[in-house]
Amino acid sequence: MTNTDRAGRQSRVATLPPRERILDAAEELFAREGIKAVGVQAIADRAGTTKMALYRHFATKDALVEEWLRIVAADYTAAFDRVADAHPDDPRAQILGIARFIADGLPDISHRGCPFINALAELPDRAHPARRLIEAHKAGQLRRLTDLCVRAALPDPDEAAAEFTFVLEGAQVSTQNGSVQRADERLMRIVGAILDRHPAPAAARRAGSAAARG
Amino acid sequence: MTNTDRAGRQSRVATLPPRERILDAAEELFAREGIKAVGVQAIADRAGTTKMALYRHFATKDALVEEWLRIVAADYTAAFDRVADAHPDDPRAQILGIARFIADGLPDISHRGCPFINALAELPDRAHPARRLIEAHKAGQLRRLTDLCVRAALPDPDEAAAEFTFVLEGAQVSTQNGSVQRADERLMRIVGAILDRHPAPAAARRAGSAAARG
DNA sequence: GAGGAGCGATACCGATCAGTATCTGATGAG
DNA sequence: CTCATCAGATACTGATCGGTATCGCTCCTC
Repeated sequence: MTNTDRAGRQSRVATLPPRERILDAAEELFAREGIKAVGVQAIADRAGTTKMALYRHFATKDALVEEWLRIVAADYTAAFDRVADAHPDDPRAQILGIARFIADGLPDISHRGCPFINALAELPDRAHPARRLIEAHKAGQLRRLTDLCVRAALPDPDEAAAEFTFVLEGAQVSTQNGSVQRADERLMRIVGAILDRHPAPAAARRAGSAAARG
Repeated sequence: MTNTDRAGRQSRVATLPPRERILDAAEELFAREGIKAVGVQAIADRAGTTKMALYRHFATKDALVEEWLRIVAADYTAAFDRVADAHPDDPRAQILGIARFIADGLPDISHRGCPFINALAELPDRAHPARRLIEAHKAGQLRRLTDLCVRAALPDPDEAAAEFTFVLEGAQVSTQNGSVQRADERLMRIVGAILDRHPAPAAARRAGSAAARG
């Protein structure tokens, strides 16, 4: 069987080096079952290796969790960077692009929500490195959104960024618990409506209207 | 030491019957540490009783989890009922009252989020009774919000209810991960802005403007 | 061809988990 | 007074947890 690794290459699982196979297996199992519900033995089994090999690359299970979350966070950041590169001078299109990225992920999420939200539920210790990592990532995302709102000339950028954050997070939660159907379409319409509620000055609007739904 | 049980009575812990003490202890520990992280022995210890007494009242740990979530859901429903009773003929005030209830809970939530969101992260099995309970509760909340949006004469009640749901859930998530400061004030302003964006016809507006921030 | 690092396999450690068995004491109803 | 019921305490089961020790084997390098 073939599958696709994090870099997007097609490859047989068995041909990847053990460390990568372990991270892929951890990604799959942590996301699907939860952190505490998955034992290191199960990760090693799914990676086609052994517990000993796992502990040769990661000092503890916590270290593996942290590395997994670091990769997920980097994936998100990279995706947002790609959106930024696609619309360098159009902050509104970037906001819509970020929303589109989240919306496109919702059907796959189905009943398993955002990995960060789920991980935080299992990491009550505020000093835990993995938790610090998530909090830093979320803070960075909010900063990015706030900056985009400033550049989009929204009258209250902090407020708008908070609203975007709430809506994006809430869409994932509501998809996970199954209460809102077709959350992806709703999310896009809602984000669009929030932007429309704060019309930009004419100068900013000239660039920001067309390239939205890339 | 005294504390307040779920019915709001002041009482010494030791004077409550064991079943109530167990539920109170479970509520506290599950909410603070997570479901999987808390053992039945710890619950029994905190309740001032023993594991055997716990198993006399609950068949399994899962049954205790389910009962705990049932109580939390009932508490939320009761709070929303109280809001409805306070503004029987003012759906907009009810929506703001629900938002106020959530907003007022945010400071207490601090770094531990909504119990339902956290529980879902630890219950990946869609057939799990506790999960069904949460999904039914969330579906009921959305129905209630949709009904309020209809009665508030919002032009697209389904869309507005979805947006309220997203914003309410997102505010809790963002409070948990610490990215948004003063989320309670932001939440109230945002919900107000959503209502203002969809002005009701004059007939509905007459009743719905004053009693908002009860 | 020799040597060393990385790998797979197996067996093990102490701790903790959910759940059970058994015994004793208190309480409350008849 | 008696008896049944519930509560507390202790000890136990079998399974699983994270983490470790030890063994060959393979493969790459010099």
